[in-house]
Amino acid sequence: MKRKKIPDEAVQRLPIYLRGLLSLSQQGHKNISSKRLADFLGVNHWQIRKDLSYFGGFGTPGIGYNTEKLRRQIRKILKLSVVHKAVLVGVGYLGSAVLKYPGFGMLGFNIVAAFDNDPKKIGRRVGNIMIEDVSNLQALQQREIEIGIITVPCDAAQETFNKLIAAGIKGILSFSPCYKTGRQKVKVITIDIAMDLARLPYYITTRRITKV
Amino acid sequence: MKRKKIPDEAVQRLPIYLRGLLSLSQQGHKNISSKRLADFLGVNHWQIRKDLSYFGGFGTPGIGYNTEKLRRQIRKILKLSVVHKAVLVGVGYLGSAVLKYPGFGMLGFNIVAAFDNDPKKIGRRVGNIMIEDVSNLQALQQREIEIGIITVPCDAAQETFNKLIAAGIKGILSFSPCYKTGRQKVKVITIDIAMDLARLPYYITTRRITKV
DNA sequence: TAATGTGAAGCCTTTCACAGCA
DNA sequence: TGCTGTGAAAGGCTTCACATTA
Repeated sequence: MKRKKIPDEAVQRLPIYLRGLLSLSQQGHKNISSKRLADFLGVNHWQIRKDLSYFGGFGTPGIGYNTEKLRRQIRKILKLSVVHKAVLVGVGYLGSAVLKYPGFGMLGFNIVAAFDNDPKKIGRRVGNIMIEDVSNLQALQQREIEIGIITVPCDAAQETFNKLIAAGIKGILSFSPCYKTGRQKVKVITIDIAMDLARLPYYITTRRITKV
Repeated sequence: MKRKKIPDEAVQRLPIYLRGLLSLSQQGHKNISSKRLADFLGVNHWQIRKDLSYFGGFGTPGIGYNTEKLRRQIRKILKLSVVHKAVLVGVGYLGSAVLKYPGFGMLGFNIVAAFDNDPKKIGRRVGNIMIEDVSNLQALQQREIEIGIITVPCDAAQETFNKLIAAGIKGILSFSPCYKTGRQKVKVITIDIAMDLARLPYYITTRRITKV
């Protein structure tokens, strides 16, 4: 109920604030005002205050916010205070890059398993993780993994999606847009690199070409 | 002027429609209605019509849209009808994955150069591309490259950004959020994988924990 | 004084309903 | 009849101004 009134956009901005707070904290700022954080991140100060106000008042009038305390508060709101176990499916170039992506750990994520359907890859290690056979994905249920990361090609996305749901995954970060979710009670966040790149030329003003 | 009235959100959805049109076209549909495309993509049919109406009427009442024609129209709107040359900076795991990412070509993108600051990588080849020294980035100006892709670590992002601007790049796709744009006339689209993952737990309802 | 938190205004996007056309 | 295109209504987010508090 209460959550329905909180804009998704506000939730989306919280991780950004978290990043700014970390930097400013490392620079030795014990307290910071919304103005200072806003300037640092290149956003508006009233936006920060408004976003935070959806979750409660964390600041002190006249002083600002305690850097460390606010970081803890935001991490708690985003449920990042506990470690989240994740599984990755599709150990191609992108999947490998994600497995090695630094910074997940700091946010409280721990990729504990990786799957692929290529017999040549199964059994190999990437970092600490051994690549398992994707047909054993069902067995995941016992391992209490909440988050799935999909880095398979488009034509395998729907099947992977269905399998992850069946395995009891609660949230999915997908790099493939090629699936339909149905009425599953699963939160899916999609990163579509090609689509993001595809809208870039629209904003580019070309002076050379005057007529097409 | 005219463009100011068109919501960014609508532009953002055009590539999605493009993808749907391609699939349906390959399935042999010569004409499709907004309803059919909407159902295929899992969006609303009036949203599609509204979005397209910002750019003009492309359909025929009673029949729908000519699949191939609409694809061409959208590609033209997004300026994807011409080939765009791109440069990638930062050939780490993620950078390599992006270099090998399939599907850019189909959208009219051609990554023609890659840069890194690691002497061990400079001179090596990834696919058709030889990795060049990032200190030669300035020389890019002669090559008429419009688009830059940033896949460097956070602490090198600002410098890379500045160099790309200096080299005359018009649009940037960045995988690092760690830079400030200033008042440059450059369109920047940021993909922050860690931040997207960071907001996933917020939406996950955990039944196990009843009290924190 | 300095900065937070918030009700309300303003603005933009989404949704709707239907006129108009093939 | 069936579907498009669009003006208008509805809804939601952003911005603002200021009361409030340390």
